[in-house]
Amino acid sequence: MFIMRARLKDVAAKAGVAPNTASTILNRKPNSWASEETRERVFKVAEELNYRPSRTALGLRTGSFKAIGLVVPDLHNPFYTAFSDCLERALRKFGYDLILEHSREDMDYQSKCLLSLLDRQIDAVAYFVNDLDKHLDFLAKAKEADKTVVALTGPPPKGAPHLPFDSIQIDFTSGFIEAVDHLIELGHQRFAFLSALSKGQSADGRPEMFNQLLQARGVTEENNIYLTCSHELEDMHRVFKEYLESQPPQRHPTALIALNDLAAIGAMRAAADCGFSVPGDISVVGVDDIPLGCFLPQRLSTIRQPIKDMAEATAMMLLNRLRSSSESSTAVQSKCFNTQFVCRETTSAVSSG
Amino acid sequence: MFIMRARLKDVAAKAGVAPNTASTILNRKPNSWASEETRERVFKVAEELNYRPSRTALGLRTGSFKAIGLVVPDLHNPFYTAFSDCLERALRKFGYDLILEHSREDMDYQSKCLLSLLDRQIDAVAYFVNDLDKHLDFLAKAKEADKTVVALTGPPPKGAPHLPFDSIQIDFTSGFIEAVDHLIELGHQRFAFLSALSKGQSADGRPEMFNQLLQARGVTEENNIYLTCSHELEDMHRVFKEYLESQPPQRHPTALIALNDLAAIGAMRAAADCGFSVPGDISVVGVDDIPLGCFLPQRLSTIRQPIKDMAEATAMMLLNRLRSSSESSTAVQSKCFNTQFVCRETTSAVSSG
DNA sequence: TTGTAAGCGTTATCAG
DNA sequence: CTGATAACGCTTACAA
Repeated sequence: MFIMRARLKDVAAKAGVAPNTASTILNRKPNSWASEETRERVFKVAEELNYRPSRTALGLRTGSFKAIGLVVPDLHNPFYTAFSDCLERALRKFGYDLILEHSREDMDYQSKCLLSLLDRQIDAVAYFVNDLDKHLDFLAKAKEADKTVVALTGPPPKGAPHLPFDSIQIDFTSGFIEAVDHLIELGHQRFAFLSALSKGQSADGRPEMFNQLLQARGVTEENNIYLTCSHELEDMHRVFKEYLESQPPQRHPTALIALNDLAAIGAMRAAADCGFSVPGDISVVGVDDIPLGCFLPQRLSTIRQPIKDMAEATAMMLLNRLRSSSESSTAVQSKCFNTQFVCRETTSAVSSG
Repeated sequence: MFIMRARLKDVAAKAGVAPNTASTILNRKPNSWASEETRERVFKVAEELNYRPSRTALGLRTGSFKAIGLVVPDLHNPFYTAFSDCLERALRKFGYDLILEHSREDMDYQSKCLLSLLDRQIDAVAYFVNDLDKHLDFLAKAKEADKTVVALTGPPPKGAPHLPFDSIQIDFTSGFIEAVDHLIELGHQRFAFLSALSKGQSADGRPEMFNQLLQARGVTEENNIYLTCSHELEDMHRVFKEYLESQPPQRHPTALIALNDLAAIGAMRAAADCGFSVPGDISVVGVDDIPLGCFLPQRLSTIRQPIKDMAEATAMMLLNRLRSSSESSTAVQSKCFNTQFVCRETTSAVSSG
């Protein structure tokens, strides 16, 4: 014998009113001029029956499901969990749930995730875009479906058209410049970059950007190594280790910039495996500034993303759009954040020699 | 002008059939004897219109939302994200989505999470129970609401009644015994335990259990230190550091068992801050075996939980129940997993002295 | 073979 | 002040 979830109908019946009456009362509608006695009765019955409205039915009826989806590229990366956590906190304050989809750093799978979210009829989507070209198309679909979309992405390349949707942008240039300047000052002349790419993701303009940055500071192209790996810690470790093992000492970088903190961790272990000390032999800089970074044996020097600010800005942008949905101030919004180099314990002067 | 999501009605209209006809055709119902021509037309139109059924409406109608909720105690702990990831993979194969709620290691908030999940009308819930007494009540509510529930928990204490719901149990005793035996063999005589507790969680019988374990091996109570902290990395670090700083050398443990790998990481940093080397001065053992453990400068010795197996067993138990929902073989199911000590690089013989 | 009508749990509109 | 009735998008008897 199942005790079913109490429905509005049940509450109404037990309280001796019609369902709609119960509805108006429970929702504290101003035009509910029900007698004080009736109100009380309805509330009491609702309480007794443990009544909770069905979000599903509610959503179907009102068109809003009070839910916002986030497509998380990598649930195993603390950066994303930190972001999700902040976003969820911010949204919950306004009565919205956050629904996560984990796309596992697979570009193809990401579109599945988006569809899945849309099928569940959420109100809006926040989306980490790591490959503009590939993502534009299906993000457009979300808009067609009349969903609010906020993209989390780098700023559009100079000269490129503006993004067709709202976005929270994060500009890494300042952070990279600070980090590189810092390393150069410490005497480093051989650099490596370790970039984790999603399945199906193209390297974009990154190698060129790093090259430009370094050449402007007198580092020749042959002293600028660009390595790519997947988002598996294991792969990050393997790629850097194999590089170190495969190259003669003069090709070993003295400074490594890993494109996320997790990659920095994997690379540091690789360095250790090859008998190098950090930062003695190799200085390492990560990107993200995940909390974990400060609890490693060497506190990780990194390029910080303002995670909390970004998440809160995302929430606000989303919420504002939802609020003024129909008036639809069609102007595309964007807000840009900067990154910042944080010097800790994994960077030091290049050993004299 | 909004391009709305295409509804079944739209497809039917454009294909010149009634909605139900379209429904039967699209769902490939055997009793659809529609003409081949009609079928084709309907499929083509659905394609053109990018038709996707609304899970919400579907759920309301059929009673199944093809979604399963998981209440995650700590999204920042890689153990839980690894578990979630495995669970999601397993469920997705059967067409179920996994919906995460993050309870932030707050016992009170956990019940909110459960309600939130129930409001969204998922089909079933998987739930990490870390404090039996407190969780029993509101898990019972889920059952009242006719939801399938699987609890992830330790085995019930001897003599305690069986759990009133299905459960995946994880028994830490074997792992702890192996770890302690190993440490004793290495000559350790002063132990510390670092236990992360949720807000509102009681320590349960853990200190007693450790005491018993150690006393049976000739370690006196005064050489068995039990420390508690929150689930914040920062707090894990702080608690162990403050302990080390506050005690005279003879009270310093030579072996630490942290009750999860993250706590081990925080504690190792604390040890380093106080000038101790790991494992030279202090051997450290974690619990969980998160992937990250193998990429630290010292590969973390740990008590492994079979994460993937547990997640898959959870999925299967859930799915079986859903399948045979109404016949309801009322017998409570449970499956128990064991833990295992994995010796890596953070444990070594106690330094002679 | 196809169409009509009812219902899942809500809320909104409009009479009583 | 309260109560039918319709609608949200879908499936499923059942009738044509």
